[in-house]
Amino acid sequence: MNKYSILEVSRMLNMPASTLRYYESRGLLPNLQRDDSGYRSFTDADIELLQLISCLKKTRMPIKEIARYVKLVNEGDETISERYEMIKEREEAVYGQIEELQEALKVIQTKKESYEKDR
Amino acid sequence: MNKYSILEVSRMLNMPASTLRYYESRGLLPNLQRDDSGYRSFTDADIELLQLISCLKKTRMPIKEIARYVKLVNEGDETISERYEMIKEREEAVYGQIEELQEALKVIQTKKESYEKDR
DNA sequence: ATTGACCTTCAAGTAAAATTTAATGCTAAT
DNA sequence: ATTAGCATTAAATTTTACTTGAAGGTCAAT
Repeated sequence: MNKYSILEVSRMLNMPASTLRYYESRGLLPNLQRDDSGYRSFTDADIELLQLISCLKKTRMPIKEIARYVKLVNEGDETISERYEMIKEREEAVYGQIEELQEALKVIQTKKESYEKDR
Repeated sequence: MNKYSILEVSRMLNMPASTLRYYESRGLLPNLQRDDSGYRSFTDADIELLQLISCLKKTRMPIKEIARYVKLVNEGDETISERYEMIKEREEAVYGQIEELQEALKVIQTKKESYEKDR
């Protein structure tokens, strides 16, 4: 299993090391291991989790809610249905955001066309 | 021309009066008139502008940039091409946001399906 | 003339969320 | 031994957008 230092991960994912520490402190990386010196040692699974976190963040999911989801994953199979509900909620939230943006887009495009008309 | 007090507009658009004052202070309502007592007197054109502002805010356009656009509108026809550029930029920005959300949506839906598969 | 609702300005305070920084000190590598 | 990297923790910062409070003017009605 590959191991990465915090600086390596920082560079790989283009996130400040301080952010990675912060994420761990918020419970976003519950399985992050330390080496003999107490240094954080990221695995590929941690990297993947960070990528999922990035994705969820793009949907404006709050850190706290991401932490809740990650915690449930860590608790095992009993939490599957709750996690499934969360995912469905997130899907709905994203649909909502897309729709709102599409509404706004219409208005903007109408404006744009009005500029194009009188030329 | 219809005239509205700040409280009437506040109720019509469901925005706190303090927000309307704040918007004016940021240059979002450059033509807002006052009555003989110094009270703000909103016209239908002001209302329409506020609706456009709401729309632009939904696209996460910063107040400062909205103010810049409104200022240009107020400066007249010489600024048309610059405004047109701004509108096109905003359209692009919205497309970008929608695409980012759709990317995230794919990931979420894949996760959702993985929950649905093993049931 | 008094009351109450509504209005004004301006400075200061708040909110929320997510980092970032600073201080202090251990660890690794050359 | 020096330098670069890592640790923890609390505190400070950032961002953007308001919101609130104080002090006081206006209006319509009583």
